[in-house]
Amino acid sequence: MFSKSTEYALRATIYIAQKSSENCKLGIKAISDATDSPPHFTAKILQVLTRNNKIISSVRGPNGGFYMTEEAKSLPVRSVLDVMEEDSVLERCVLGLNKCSEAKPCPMHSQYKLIKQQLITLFETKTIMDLASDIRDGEAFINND
Amino acid sequence: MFSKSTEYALRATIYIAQKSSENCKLGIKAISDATDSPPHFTAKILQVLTRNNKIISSVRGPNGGFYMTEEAKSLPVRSVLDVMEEDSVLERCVLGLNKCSEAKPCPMHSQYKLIKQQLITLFETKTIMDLASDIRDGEAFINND
DNA sequence: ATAATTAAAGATATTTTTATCTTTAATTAT
DNA sequence: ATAATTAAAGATAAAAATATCTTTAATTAT
Repeated sequence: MFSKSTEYALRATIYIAQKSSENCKLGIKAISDATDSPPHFTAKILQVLTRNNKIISSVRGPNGGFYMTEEAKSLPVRSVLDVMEEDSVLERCVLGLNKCSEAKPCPMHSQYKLIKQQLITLFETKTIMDLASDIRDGEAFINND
Repeated sequence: MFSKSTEYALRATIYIAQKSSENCKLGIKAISDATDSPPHFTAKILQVLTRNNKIISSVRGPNGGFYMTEEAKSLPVRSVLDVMEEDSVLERCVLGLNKCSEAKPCPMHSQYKLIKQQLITLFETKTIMDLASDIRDGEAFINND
């Protein structure tokens, strides 16, 4: 469904939301280990998510690292997709037709739009915090050591 | 949602289902034009869909081209995804976690699986013919000249 | 002030996907 | 038989996605 970049972005964001706070920051190594993601690539992705502190915040230097504010944690999951420029997955025609629209629907349009709408609703109503706090012992997420 | 290869595959298949028959075959040019797809790349994709005549059939030489049998037209749309090896999109974890499962769900698992199930049902119950015969004048599909 | 720590930024490499081009093989019509 | 037509197969190219490495800049603790 999503690119690896976006999968890593979602996983890192959920992990940071779960484990960090303004006075408890996480290093790139801890994040990439916990989310089973390549560290350097994850670092690149976090650079994007950190732009303007919209979703993730960071500080450099000793005791620095990545963290999220409570305000950011309450953002919808969709905001991660938006920053990763992959929100188009939620909007595009299944058959990839640019001209597909309500007026000129492709043959999958009417059925697919019902499903797409549920995806949009899911990503827009669930907050990052919702997901982070859903994590229980034994869940696939995360490498809890 | 799907790769371009799969989008082209779906579009070509639907078009061939709609326009061809055992005694009316379509050339690669006609297909790629109608479906807004790059001709050479589409040819490569049709080679795959034609293997073993599972979905699409072809004959070479004058008056040759691509066509589908009525039997093939009644296959579920999912069979195209299977041949394109993109059925995994319908099965994978949204967050890309291999270990995500019913027993060890990721934080999106329970909500996402409901949507995924609808996608699977859609692609398994709709036949290629269903889509082809859905096409009406003015629909985005196809370049009807 | 200095050294240590950490993320940011930039450069490079690898892999995968997408796309095109050329040659070959099959079929048909003449 | 021969030439024309068409898809199959193979080779190559270009672009995008994924991944890593190196250098720089900011921050903190000493």
